[in-house]
Amino acid sequence: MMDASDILALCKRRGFIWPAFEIYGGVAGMYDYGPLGIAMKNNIIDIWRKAYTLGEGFIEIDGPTIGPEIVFKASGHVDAFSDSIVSCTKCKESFRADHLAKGLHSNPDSLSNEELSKLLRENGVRCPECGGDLTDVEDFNLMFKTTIGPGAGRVGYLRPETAQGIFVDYLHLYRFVREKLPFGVIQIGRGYRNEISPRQGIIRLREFNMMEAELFVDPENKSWPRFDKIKNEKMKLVPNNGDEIEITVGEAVERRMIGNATLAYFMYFTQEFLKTVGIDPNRLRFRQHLQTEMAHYASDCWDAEVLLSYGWTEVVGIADRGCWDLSRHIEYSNADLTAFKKYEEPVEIEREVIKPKYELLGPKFKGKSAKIGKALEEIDPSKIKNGNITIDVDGEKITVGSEFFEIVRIKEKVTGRKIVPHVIEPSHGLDRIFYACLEHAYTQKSDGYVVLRLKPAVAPIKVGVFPLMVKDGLDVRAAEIDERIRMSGIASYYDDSGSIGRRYARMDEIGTPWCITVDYETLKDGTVTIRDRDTTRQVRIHQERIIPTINSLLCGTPFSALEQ
RNA sequence: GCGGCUGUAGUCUAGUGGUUAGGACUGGAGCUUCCCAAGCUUCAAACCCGGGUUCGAAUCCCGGCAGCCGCACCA
Repeated sequence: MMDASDILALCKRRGFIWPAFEIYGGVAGMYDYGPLGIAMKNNIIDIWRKAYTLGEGFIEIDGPTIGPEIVFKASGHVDAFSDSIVSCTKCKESFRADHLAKGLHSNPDSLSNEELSKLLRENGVRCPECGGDLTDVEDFNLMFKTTIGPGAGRVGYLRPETAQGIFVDYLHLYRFVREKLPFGVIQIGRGYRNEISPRQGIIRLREFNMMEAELFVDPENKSWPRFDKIKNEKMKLVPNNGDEIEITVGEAVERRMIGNATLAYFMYFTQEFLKTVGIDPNRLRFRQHLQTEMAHYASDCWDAEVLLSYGWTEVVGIADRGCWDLSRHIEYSNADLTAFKKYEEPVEIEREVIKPKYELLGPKFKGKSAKIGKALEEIDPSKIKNGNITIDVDGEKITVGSEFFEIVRIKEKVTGRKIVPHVIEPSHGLDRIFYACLEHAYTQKSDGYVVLRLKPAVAPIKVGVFPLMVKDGLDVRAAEIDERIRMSGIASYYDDSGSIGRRYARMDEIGTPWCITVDYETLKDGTVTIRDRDTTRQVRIHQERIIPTINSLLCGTPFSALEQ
């Protein structure tokens, strides 16, 4: 049977992916996309982008891959991505320092490395494996750190996900969509994680490609307009409290297996996308994260997993991030990252407010009077004690007597309120999807003959063009046809080397769905043969029909339709 | 990061201290060939990197890098 090394060997030999920096020995977790790989990756991106932007009305942005430290403090990555580690001086095992400190301190996470080291030492904590001495506590952060600007500069990090670039642009985005929920934003790009031990080809990379979508929804109404259209479709689910079941999208929401309709809708949407690019539906499922497994920001999370030779592998994570990200960025930036939710009817309310008498405050408090007045306006009248009120101005407590203000009743029309939208995030590991497409397309006959049954839409080359013989002008004719196909926008490849069978084999191995051969009949009547990769059947068509025929096949017309 | 195993053309492999480092497949050029990895001629192409031992290292030793497996970690 096929295993991952067959696929990786094919990828390397035929130019899908290559280990990066190979002449210098390579770097673990880093790969180059070769000519075929990049073409195929771009095809996958195209399909995904169109599904989200044209299909669901999402908007797309593209932000920097490096961000200042504050962004990742706010996002929680500086803390949550960083583990305090100790290792044993004897057996070299590594342990999470905060785990070892459990029970010794009410909140070990809050301690510095020095404090943790001291705590462990004073309590005589030794290696749980062999009882050896432990090293001092060290930080291990999975983010790549850098400096922005010259000299000491500003601390920056390479982004571990593209999502934060969307959250920090929320103000622009909310205005762009004309201040309506729900709305969705996508970003496609690189992310960086300094993995401890990258393995398994391109499954775990240190620099990787992501396609992320962030949906901003009303926390009180997490529905999606087109949910009803798909609620009777099925998905394979592995909930965190039970066994795998196949269930309709609607029922999964009704039974509260999936937290809300938007999450469920995009799980289904993801399933359909993965099928479109060639993932085998029988090797696809959604697995719910365990509570302990959830990221620091997530409240519910389902992974789309595909079965690879490595086992079940996450390719898409669909998380309900709640209000975590926007709330944190509000806290750290003081920006107003909210949505205004209008009431059905404006509400009129009456309330009492303090109205400062500025004409008296001025002479008494001089320069401070403006600030005192402002503070009085903001305070609730119930705080008045014995006619006096005490306020805090620049850290100074000032007591103001009742002669300096009056209490007035005002009527206010409130048309709505500000809410922090919740975020639902389908986050795609592009490299993993790319690899899964290859593995699920890979077939090998008993004699070792390899056919990559890639979906035509993702295949890097759509048509091979060959002359049957390299003489009598067949080659010239074939080269002309090849050029015309390419000029029409379809990737084709001219090949006149070796026997015709060898040329078909070359195309089969890289997943080219169709081959066109110019033979002696072409010279007589202008027809060529077109061959189907998966069936090896051939049909004669007139050369003038080549481009419309290929286009129609690319749109999904079955090859057998040409045989009538 | 720890432990085990491994590293020879693009790929698979022969080579146990002295070889022009051998073969097969692939690839290029040409011949042949009227549709599925055919044949012939010919060409190109390798000892992972760095130290050490030795008169001499692909071969023995050490370190690094990379791969595989296991452990640990995993948003």
